[in-house]
Amino acid sequence: MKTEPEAFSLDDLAERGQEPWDGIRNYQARNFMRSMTPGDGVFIYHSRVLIPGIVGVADVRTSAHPDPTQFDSSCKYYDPNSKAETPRWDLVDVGFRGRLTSVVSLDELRRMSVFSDSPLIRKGNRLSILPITEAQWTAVLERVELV
DNA sequence: GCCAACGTTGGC
DNA sequence: GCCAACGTTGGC
Repeated sequence: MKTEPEAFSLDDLAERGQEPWDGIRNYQARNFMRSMTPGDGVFIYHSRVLIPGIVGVADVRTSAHPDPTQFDSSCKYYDPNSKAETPRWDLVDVGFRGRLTSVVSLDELRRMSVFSDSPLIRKGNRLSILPITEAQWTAVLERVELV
């Protein structure tokens, strides 16, 4: 799951312990959240920084449920087209698990064979939530310590 | 249902 | 801060 640390960082997640991952307004990303199960491992990826990459580990704490911000007209995530009876946008709650001792950078991910097919490393990719494979999970955690 | 215009993402 | 890439919107 990607985040711009200026808006919400891994440290913010660590501080709060758990966070509803709201504001996702992309159908593909939403569908990936719908396929998540509590307990699933999550990599937290920092984007729009000097060295973009995976900085920490989290886990899924709830299954997908309607994102309340879509109904809040004062919120930037408000969606006037979403109806309470048929909510358009979902979120999952994400819990902090740990920090990586060093960033596994996008540059590094590009050089790892297990990521060669991942949209994550493709230019112009704008998906903020992407599935990862067991092999990707293992490969990243083999390179760094989780603390 | 096409597609131009627009808005947003995110690496650089 | 720039701008390529891409998803969404809405006129036709």
